[in-house]
Parts: sequence; structure tokens; C-alpha cells
Amino acid sequence: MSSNKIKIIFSGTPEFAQPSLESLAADSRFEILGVITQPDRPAGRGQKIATSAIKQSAQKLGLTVWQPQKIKSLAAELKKLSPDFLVVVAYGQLLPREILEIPKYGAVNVHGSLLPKYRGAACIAAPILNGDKNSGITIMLMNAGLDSGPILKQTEIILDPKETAASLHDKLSHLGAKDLGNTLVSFYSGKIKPKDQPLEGISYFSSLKKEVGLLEWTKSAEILDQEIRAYYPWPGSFTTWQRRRLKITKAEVLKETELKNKLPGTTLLIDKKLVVACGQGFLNILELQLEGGRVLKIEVFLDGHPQIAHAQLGS
RNA sequence: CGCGGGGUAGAGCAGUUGGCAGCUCGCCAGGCCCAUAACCUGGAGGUCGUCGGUUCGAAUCCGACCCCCGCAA
Repeated sequence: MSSNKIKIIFSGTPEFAQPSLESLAADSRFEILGVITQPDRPAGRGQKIATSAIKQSAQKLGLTVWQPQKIKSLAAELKKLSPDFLVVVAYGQLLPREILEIPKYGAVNVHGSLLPKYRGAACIAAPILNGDKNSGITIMLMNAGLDSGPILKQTEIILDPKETAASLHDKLSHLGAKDLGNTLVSFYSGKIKPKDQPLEGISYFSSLKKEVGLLEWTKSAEILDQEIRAYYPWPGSFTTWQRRRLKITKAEVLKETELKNKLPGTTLLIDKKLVVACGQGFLNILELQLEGGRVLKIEVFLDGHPQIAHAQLGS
């Protein structure tokens, strides 16, 4: 029926990929032949079987869903569909050459950084952690390497000083979705020439480990602030208080610092603010969550836990 | 059956040898003050998650269920 539409197989897993899938599905220039996503797995509290965000979207859109343990097993089936593009957005597995070679025009990836900077899975946390002023989206052709293929389109955005991984994730996922359709069409019609990534400025940022969320109060307030924003909401930043895990979800560097340096991790109550001494400077805690409890704004937390105003965190 | 913490006033938390239900904040009223988010006085507001059991008597002990959350994935 739609023989003049560009035929796409979509591959992705988490929420980050949803805007891309949904915008392609809503775009009459494309026909989505099916969606590949990670298998349903036990996840979360209680180990209930969870379906990926993309599977949910695909089902809502009435699209065919494949969930292979190994994507190679789909090779023959995909080949028969003779897709023009394989579009990959955060699928979660490396794709073998055998699969990448199936689509007639190539496999296209949406990546959340300005490549070649921040190749790898933690491309959203990386710029915040490094205090960068900008980041962006790269749409590229995939090759056998890790995020190393030729660039089709790149769009930069300026980071907000209070940017968190959550807010940047949201911005980039929509930016990628917005660029994707036109980029595919332009490349399809020969208007874009892929450019090889520069050899200068390559960096890698592989997926975050849980331990990075531990706040080391001997670091400077500025660094800790960047960590808290980069790791929000996952894996989160935490310290300990009265032998319980205390997550810090929101904080800022205390600007007026006529305070004398104290032992890192010491808390003070100043002007109804909860302030923690760091290796250099002070951090003003705005929002936190004690193990077992909800996330609370600091003034509410203090109503029930006034003792935290004179404590030693992380010990 | 992955491990664990928790559901008490609008919010956040105390409260197990079972015996009149408390604290901080907020809210209402009054007072102080040039004034105030500050301070003082008084007040309203609770089926103690739900259902059942034990007991003279249950927030508290027992059982089932619902909901929230941390870890781990």
C-alpha cells in the first residue's frame, strides 16, 4: 500500500527513545515495519516482570514488537522486510555487522552528545559532571565501533546552570526526535553527505556504576553540586546519617561564604538553611530523602528531623 | 515468593513492660510591635492505612490485605 514511504525498523528500549519512535510513527513520510526492544525482565521492587518503555509505546501504536535475546536471531526475518533504515535509539545492546548491513540506506543512531565527545552510555550525565556549557544531539550512521560512525546531523543546546540529568534527558530526547525525520529524508534523497567524526576530541563515558553516587564531602561544593545534578535521578547521590542512607536530590553551592571551613560533612543551620561543609565551600541542601521515606523539601524535613541541623554526614 | 524500612492532625515526625493520643511546622483567633515570615497567648483539626482476632481495655500483641519508600535488579 505505502510503497513510496520510507520503510523503517525501529530499535530502542528506554524512555529516551519514545519521542523518536512516536514522532516517526506520526510522520506520514515513514512506514514503521516493526520495533525491536529488550525482552521483558524481572525488574524493580518485587522483581515483577517489566516491559520496556518502547514496547509500551509500540503496542499503543499497534506496531509489531520483537524482543530477541540476541538480535542476530532476527537477521533473516528483518532481511525479508527489506527496510530502508534501521533507526537505533538507546537499544541497549551492540548491533553486529550482520544486522547493520540489512537496511538499504543504513543504520542510523541518535546519540545524546556532540560526538566525538562522550561516546558511550553515560552521555547525558557527562557534560553536567564536567561543568560543560553545552551539549547536544548527534544523528549518525552506525558502524562496527562504539558511537564512531559518520555524522549526518548535529544540534547543539546550551545547558542551564541548574541542569540535571533528568532535565537534559528530556530536552535531548525531544531534540533528537525533532531532528530525526528530516535528517532521514535528507539523507535518503542524497542531500546530506555523512562526515567522518574528527579524530580530535574523542572521549568515552561508559555507563555509571552505583558507587559513583556516594558523596565524598572532602570534594569541593562545586564538584558535589555537579555530581548531584549529573546523577539525578539515577543512580542518585547519597550520604549516610545515623546509619541510614540519605539521598540528596537537590542542592546548590552556598554563595556567600564568610563561614570558616569546618570538618567536611558537618551540618549547620543558617537562616533556616541546612548547610553542609565540604572540602572547599559549602553546599546548601534543598531537597533530600531518608531511607524508607519520600523526597522532602528541606524545610519540611527539618520539622520532623531537627537533629540533622547539627550532625556529621557520611560517617 | 529477591532483601529491608514505613503508613499516627493539612505537612513532617515521636509514641512497645497494652491504660485519657503528643512534638515541630502550617492553619484560625487575640496580643506585642512603626512593622514582620519574628515573638507571646489561646484555639480548631485524628475512624492511629483497611478488615478480622486476643483482651476489662489495642496506635501498641496476632493474622490477612491495601498503599508508600530504600536496597538489589
